[in-house]
Amino acid sequence: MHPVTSATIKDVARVAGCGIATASRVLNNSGPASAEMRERVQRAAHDLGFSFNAAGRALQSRKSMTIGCLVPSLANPVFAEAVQGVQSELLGSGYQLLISCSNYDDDADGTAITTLMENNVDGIIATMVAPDRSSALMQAKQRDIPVSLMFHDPIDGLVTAYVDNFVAAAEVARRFAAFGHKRVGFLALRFSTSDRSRNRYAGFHEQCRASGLAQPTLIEISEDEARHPERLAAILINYPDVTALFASNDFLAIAVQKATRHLGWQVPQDLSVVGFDGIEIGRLLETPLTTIETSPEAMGRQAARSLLNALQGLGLKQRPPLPFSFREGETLAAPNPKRTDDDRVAAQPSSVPPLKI
Amino acid sequence: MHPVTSATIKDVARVAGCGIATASRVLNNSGPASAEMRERVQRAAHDLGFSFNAAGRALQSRKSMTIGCLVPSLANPVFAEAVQGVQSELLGSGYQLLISCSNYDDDADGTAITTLMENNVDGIIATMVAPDRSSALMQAKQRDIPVSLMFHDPIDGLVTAYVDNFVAAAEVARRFAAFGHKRVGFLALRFSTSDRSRNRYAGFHEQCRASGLAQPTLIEISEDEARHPERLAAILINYPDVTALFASNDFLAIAVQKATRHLGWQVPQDLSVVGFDGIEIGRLLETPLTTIETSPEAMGRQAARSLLNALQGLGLKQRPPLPFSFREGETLAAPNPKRTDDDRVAAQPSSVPPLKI
DNA sequence: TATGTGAATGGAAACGTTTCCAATAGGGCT
DNA sequence: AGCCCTATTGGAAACGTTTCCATTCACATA
Repeated sequence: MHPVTSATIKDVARVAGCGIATASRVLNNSGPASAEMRERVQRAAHDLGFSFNAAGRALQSRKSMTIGCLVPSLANPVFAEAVQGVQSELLGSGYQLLISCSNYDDDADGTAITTLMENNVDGIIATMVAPDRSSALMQAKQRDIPVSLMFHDPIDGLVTAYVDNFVAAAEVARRFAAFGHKRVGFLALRFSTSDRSRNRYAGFHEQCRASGLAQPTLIEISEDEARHPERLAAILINYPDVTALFASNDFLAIAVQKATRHLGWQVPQDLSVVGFDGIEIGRLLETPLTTIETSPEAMGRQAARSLLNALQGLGLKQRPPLPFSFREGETLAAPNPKRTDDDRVAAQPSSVPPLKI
Repeated sequence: MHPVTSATIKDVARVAGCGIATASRVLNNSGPASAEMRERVQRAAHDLGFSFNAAGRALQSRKSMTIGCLVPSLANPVFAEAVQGVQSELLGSGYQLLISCSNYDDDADGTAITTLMENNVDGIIATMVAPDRSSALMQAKQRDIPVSLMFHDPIDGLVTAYVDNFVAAAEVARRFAAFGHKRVGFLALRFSTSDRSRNRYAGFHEQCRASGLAQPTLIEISEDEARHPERLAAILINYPDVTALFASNDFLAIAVQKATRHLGWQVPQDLSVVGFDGIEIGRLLETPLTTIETSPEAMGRQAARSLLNALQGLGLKQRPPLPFSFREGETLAAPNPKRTDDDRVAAQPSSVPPLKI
């Protein structure tokens, strides 16, 4: 029925017996046309199975109707969900989504942004290692390509959809303090390449201070260590006096739970663990994960919405941070005085007197 | 430094003092040019910060250097990982990835494919509700746009990257039989819209027969039921004689574990559970999930590779199914004779005599 | 010297669209 | 009848490329 090679607007004009300009006007509803002409053009377009050629359009109108999206990785469900959010917000807007992944690599970030720009994307949504010092991103701004970030805390001149990592992390410290923990730790992956992780630590650190806790121990591990519970266990055993651990994401928190089993520790009796993100699976664990619950999907949606507004000429506006909530699981409890005593005394002299409860 | 609006090849030619054709030849390495001319053009291009305009290229060459990818959802990590695989395989090939999600909707599948074609994608990678009867996909084939599927078992005329769901599921039945299970069940989500799920059931069913098990009970649940353990528990309680459950994916299997806790059952003592997919988190559970381990990432890679080959004119060839492995977790064990006896006798008369072990 | 060869080069068409602008026609006015 | 105004309409340029083809030129050959 339909031809192998699709019809062009020229074909439509020919069949409708009119000029190309007229056909274009009718098909785009972008100018005057008599009712009869409308009818003829519509009919011809339908009969020919006409559809616009995006390349021709893009070339002429200097709009590709395409939005570029750069995330570190789709293997991380947090980012995958965010992209899903972007995608669903874009649905019906006429914009298509061009995807790129950096694998947490700073250089890859730059080339990806450049590639997106070469593809004439009309806007960019990104989560990067260091958006603040990305020259490629600067160039995008210079060319008036609107940019909307996800997950990043606000950075000068860049709009972002985010949760307030500092405040959220502070909440965790507050909870730790409320349960009577004295020595707590922060477990991080990719600390150097994630401003989120750093901001969480900052908020956590600050509130520990404010709540009278000892300065939290920063434990940074490699991806490999995160994946092998026995290796993670070998690390955790070096911090026997830490009674509560704040993991910079839920995966890490779950890995910690696994690792503690190698050590014969119980969560939360011997070690409290709190995660960040609020991934669904955390609820289904035998010991449901206590965590900061966020909605990556909502971040994606907000970033997309901001961008769409900007593309409609409404300006690019920073919105307030998205809400988070403290999800009460079962991995946070008061410290076990016994273990704390024994281990701490055995392991090292401490400035904090042993708890007597 | 760089101009707000980027330089065109015309500018390069002007600065280099040559014709557009020559500049194009040099920049593309697509024709003769003297060493001196090469130098001049390269230099001009560099000085101007020139980069090709994808739209102009696409229009002229009728190649968009873009590949369309359609998956049901990125919120499902299995698909997200597959897309990640596609993405990484495409990296460096010069092709960009245009993404679309259908949310498991048949109609959305069709319009998504059509939209991708309107965007002149050079190839399509897809996982759909029903690729075999998608007229949009037919059209793509007619227009000689290569199509490569993911996850689907082979369908006439369509190349796919997959694991043999039938064989893999049969392996589960074999294991169930080896442990002495007699009455087993298959738990499915979206059975009607997933050929994968159906093929798994078919293989499971067939091997149950071959191994002398009773015909497996098919339990189909809604997404909502999957998400609420208590609701899932209410369903499971209706099948007291089932001692082993094969869940059509890992999430479901984990949800079942959660649900059994509501019922006071122990996994695997009171109920064995086996999943499908082999998601990472399954290993980290307190009771590690027994499952069929697959690599969605590898599927994505293979699908992308096949497509790239086709785009290089090497033809689109069906490759053998990707390997899977049976991951021994701790959620599969011999049935508990006590519970089995009591429940079965109490619940209903059975053609299978009570076990005496 | 005339001729043929090959390499290097540039002009111009074409890809499919939008849009500026001019042309046409119909209708109401003086 | 002559004229202006408005609503339709179509021609053609432009967007940035690639590529066909013709031109030019240097050089070797007869």
